[in-house]
Amino acid sequence: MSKKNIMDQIYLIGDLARLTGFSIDTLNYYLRIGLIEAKGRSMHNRYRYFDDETIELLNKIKEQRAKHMPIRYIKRRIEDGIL
Amino acid sequence: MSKKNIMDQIYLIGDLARLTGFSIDTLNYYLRIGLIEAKGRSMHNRYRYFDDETIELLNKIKEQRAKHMPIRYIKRRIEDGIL
DNA sequence: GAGTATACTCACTAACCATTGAGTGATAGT
DNA sequence: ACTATCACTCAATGGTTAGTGAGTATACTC
Repeated sequence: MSKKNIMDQIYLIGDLARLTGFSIDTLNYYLRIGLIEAKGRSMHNRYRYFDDETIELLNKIKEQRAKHMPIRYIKRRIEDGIL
Repeated sequence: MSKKNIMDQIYLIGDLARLTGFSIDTLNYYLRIGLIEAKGRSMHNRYRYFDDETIELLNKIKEQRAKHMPIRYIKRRIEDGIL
């Protein structure tokens, strides 16, 4: 079928927090409101998986938030594929 | 760089246990002796990631063990790329 | 038959994750 | 001023993972 590329990174929520500077609480909040979403989940314990795309998105979100852009607008842009 | 294929599955140790029938204790033992190894790890908490290749390998190990093949031979075959 | 090796299995600690609900300070609207 | 909304932040519960050391039943060796 498909082959996983050895370079692909996988992250759990704690990794996202470390790599983006957002707190785990904030990330859980973003997940709750649907600003970001997991790329996958463990069937066993429902732990969420993220990848580098999520990191990139969060960095963009960080920029927008630094400019005081409201989350609903950011979310809209993400949904429209603009961001 | 690289693109993660959407079909690729990621597993934590509990998923391996569920999918292969090995207990988590046994899997930890196999990890301890180097019979299997993680494909990656969370930098944040050192959680191990596995993939479908690990599942396949474990199924082969299961077959061999059912035939009472000693682990050291199985390990040898894996290292030699025979299994 | 005593000792060793094999292949787990158990127990424990510490850190982590999911989920939920409630709290909070700042800002905006009326 | 009062209320509501926004964007978090805190707290609590319950289950998961890593790492390690010790225990155990069975098989093998001498």
